[in-house]
Amino acid sequence: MITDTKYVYMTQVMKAMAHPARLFIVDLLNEREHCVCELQEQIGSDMSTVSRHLAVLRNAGIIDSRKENNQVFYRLLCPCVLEFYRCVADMDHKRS
Amino acid sequence: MITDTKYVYMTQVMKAMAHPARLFIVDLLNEREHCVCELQEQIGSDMSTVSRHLAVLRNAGIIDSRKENNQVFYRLLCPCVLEFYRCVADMDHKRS
DNA sequence: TTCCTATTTGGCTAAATAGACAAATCTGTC
DNA sequence: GACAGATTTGTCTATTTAGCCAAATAGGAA
Repeated sequence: MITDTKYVYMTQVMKAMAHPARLFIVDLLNEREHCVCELQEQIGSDMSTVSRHLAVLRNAGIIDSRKENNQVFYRLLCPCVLEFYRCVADMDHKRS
Repeated sequence: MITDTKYVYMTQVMKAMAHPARLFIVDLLNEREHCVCELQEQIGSDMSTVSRHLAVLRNAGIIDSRKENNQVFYRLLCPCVLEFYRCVADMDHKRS
């Protein structure tokens, strides 16, 4: 059924990834961990907006953070989400 | 960059999957093709709502449809999206 | 043609999401 | 303790999404 825990959490993860900036963040964090200011520079939107994107990804359990001095570093918890990128890239190629 | 075609299409696919009813539909279509009325019976919401969910998935290139008499049958185009289910299930297990 | 069943679409309202600015918080430095 | 840099959170507005009802469309049967 739709209310299965399975679908509830899955939906949260999908929603968390369903934004170009957040997909970009996941890509960047796959290389190595980054602080918020580095991500903000790459993305180009307001720092507060980037922080909110990071909170969405963290709440979904996709990334985690640690503090070092006055900076916060984020890292990717589950690189497996990137497998989905390949699947979608294939889908894109097949489209007319 | 965020505006890359890669991220634009990926976002569309993620958004399309980011709903429990639509994840359920993808699961059902992975077994075999189904007509709208069968899906509506499983999901339990209004027929028009189910039809809209199907349109979202089709626009994203995830499913396709064919007509047979006065029924419309939907099928899953890319079973690879289901690989993501496993990844998320693992993530769920690791959560505290 | 008329009727019936299956599906889609128009139109509306409620809810969720995105993004910006300002204010608050946190940490190390002076 | 006051100050500066990095990050988060409060608040507001605009946009998007979900879901329902009713109406429209498409095929087949009478």
